Amino acid sequence: MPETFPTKPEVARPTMIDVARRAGVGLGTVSRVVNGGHGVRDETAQRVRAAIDELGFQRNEVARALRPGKKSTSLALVLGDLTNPFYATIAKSSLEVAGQSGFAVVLGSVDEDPEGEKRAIQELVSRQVAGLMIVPDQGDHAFLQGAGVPVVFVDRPATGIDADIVMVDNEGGGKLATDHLLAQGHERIAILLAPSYYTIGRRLRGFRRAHRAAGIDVDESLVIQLPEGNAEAAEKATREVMLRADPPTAIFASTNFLTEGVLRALGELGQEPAVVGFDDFRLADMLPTPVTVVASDIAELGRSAARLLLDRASGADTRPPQRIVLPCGLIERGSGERPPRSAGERNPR
Amino acid sequence: MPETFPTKPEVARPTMIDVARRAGVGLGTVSRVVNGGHGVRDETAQRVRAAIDELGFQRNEVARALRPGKKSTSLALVLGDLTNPFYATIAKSSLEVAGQSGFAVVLGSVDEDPEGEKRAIQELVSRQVAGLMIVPDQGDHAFLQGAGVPVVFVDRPATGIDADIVMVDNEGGGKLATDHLLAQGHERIAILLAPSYYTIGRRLRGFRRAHRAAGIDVDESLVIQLPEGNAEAAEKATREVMLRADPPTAIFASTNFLTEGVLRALGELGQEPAVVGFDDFRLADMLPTPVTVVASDIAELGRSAARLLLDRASGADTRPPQRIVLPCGLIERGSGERPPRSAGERNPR
DNA sequence: CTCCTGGACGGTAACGTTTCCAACGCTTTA
DNA sequence: TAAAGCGTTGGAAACGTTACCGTCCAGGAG
Repeated sequence: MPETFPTKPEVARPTMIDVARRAGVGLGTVSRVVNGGHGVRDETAQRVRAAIDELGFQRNEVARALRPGKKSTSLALVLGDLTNPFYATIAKSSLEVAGQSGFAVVLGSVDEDPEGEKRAIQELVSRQVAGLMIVPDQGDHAFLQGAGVPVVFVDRPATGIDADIVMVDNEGGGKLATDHLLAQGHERIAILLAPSYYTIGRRLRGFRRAHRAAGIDVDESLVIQLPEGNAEAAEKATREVMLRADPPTAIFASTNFLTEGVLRALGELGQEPAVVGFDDFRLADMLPTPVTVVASDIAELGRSAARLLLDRASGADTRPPQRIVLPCGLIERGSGERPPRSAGERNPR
Repeated sequence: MPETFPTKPEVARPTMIDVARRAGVGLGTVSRVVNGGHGVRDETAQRVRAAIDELGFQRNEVARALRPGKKSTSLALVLGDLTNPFYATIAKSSLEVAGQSGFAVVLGSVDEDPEGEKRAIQELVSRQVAGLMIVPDQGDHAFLQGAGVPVVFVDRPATGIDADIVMVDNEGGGKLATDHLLAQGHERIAILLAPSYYTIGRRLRGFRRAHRAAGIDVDESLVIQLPEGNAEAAEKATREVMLRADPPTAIFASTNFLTEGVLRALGELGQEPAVVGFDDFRLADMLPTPVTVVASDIAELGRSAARLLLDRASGADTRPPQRIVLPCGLIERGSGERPPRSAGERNPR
């Protein structure tokens, strides 16, 4: 016989029935006590509470959620790579808000492809979560329309469904960054774009709008669409664009990872165009040239989403779908305040 | 009457009973088809599957988990600040492994105090999760002993309970870092310690062991216990120790956040002692002086934990509690390879 | 004194699934 | 030909909770 893990006596967890028996009351009474205890005499409630303590009873949330109408006290959160501080911040802050209301947060397994996302969402729905917070990938989300579960989209809207959405002012942020560079006298500004997310398109729109407002034409060869959204792709693209005959004097990186790639390339090249990134990141102020960024309150993004969803789930909020847009601000640290250099004075050493 | 959100017709989700009726079979048959479909004639199974598709039936996981013995297909993960890349990496990687087995991961609300952690864990247990992954705070975890749920501790052991644990070789890592500095000729090495977590104690042990092996006494005034584990505390402590009459020639920062604080202080002071950090972090290679760190495979930490827990939960693994220790490696980037300077040649400019 | 009201409480159905058992039809074996 | 075996199927119990309904008793009104 193989040596087995000495599993504890496997104590069956006590149920309400056990508590009722112990306290010498009926099942309904225990239930009433557990849920606030209205309509129970004080003395009886005492006895019940004593029995609960003695037995170490804990309500079985699964059984509770089975009752019709009763939703579970869990919210679902579907997002991309948790390793990205952006997503991690959303997770943390929404978790905090949910936790304060006694809700747990279920993380769906997050694949990259839209099909995987759909599968993950449906698994979450089958777990009877009270609501869904989704940072949607591309792909249609119409299948959520009749799911009977409130949904809040975070950071970007989804197609095929009209639901609450909490996001940042991407276009405003894009304009803010570009305005800032234009104000320094830059006229050749490159923008690096991660693959076509909604947010990126909006940031580009702000970029164009700023140019238009300043009466400067956008050089379309400086609008650079990357094949991937990671630092490596940005590094490669930056190297290429800076080695052109007519390099830009400033670069606007449309995501935090892209900013990282841009800086890495510039460090190797020894060139110093102005740089502004979208979204702040840790250590941005400690790099050789501290990085100027357009930033928003990402934590508030998560908090708002969770709050809204909780209100929807409880039925307290029956307004038509809301659209919450958080503002962006500029954090000047140095890299975005460099003046343009003419081609002649490139390569300082 | 207030304007109300046009809630969809609130379509009741179809149940197995609906499917059975539609397919003209019994309830049990539908259940059998849904779970692999053994012991059902092919033709019957076809009919059932057709009905499932037509109705868009999805199994109710809550009802499923209610049956005795059946655990839910969710794992719980309890950890600290998701904003810390260390925790975020654990979350991501364990989520991946769990997802591959069709398990969701429930994140407990994570307070800082031990009492909050206990409450969070019990809430998770009441949700009938199949297993718990816990990065334990201080405080006794004996209350988990008889909970009847498998538990895997991550990164550090808990007191009061003998359970599986997956961690990194903290003592080895501490020794590795210190050996490296000693090998450069440093004899006055400061170590910054975050509040007394188990891991930190082990790293200190490695620090001392390295000194002993080298025949060098540890200057106890350079063993600096910080009141908090954040970058600010480390920054302050670094400033103080570097302004002493006899500053260290090297600093070992025992966590990623502390490393950040150390670098921030050094940048302001304009001093350049050697620095080695524990745990790698993003952009460590892009700082003015790239940072040498002792690192381990944090993602593997999460993966191992999830794998182990899934095996325990399925009953496939009945070995006595396991102790998995992952190795640490040194990543040389520059900051840890600076030679010691005598006090006289301090302050280069 | 009787009737009625209302608060406190007990019992039971129901939620949607899994699992067990019985029943049925068919084939194989004695 | 009857019995036994097997694969397939239907039906019902059970999981732990909540919600509803009825009962009981005390106290006030008529």
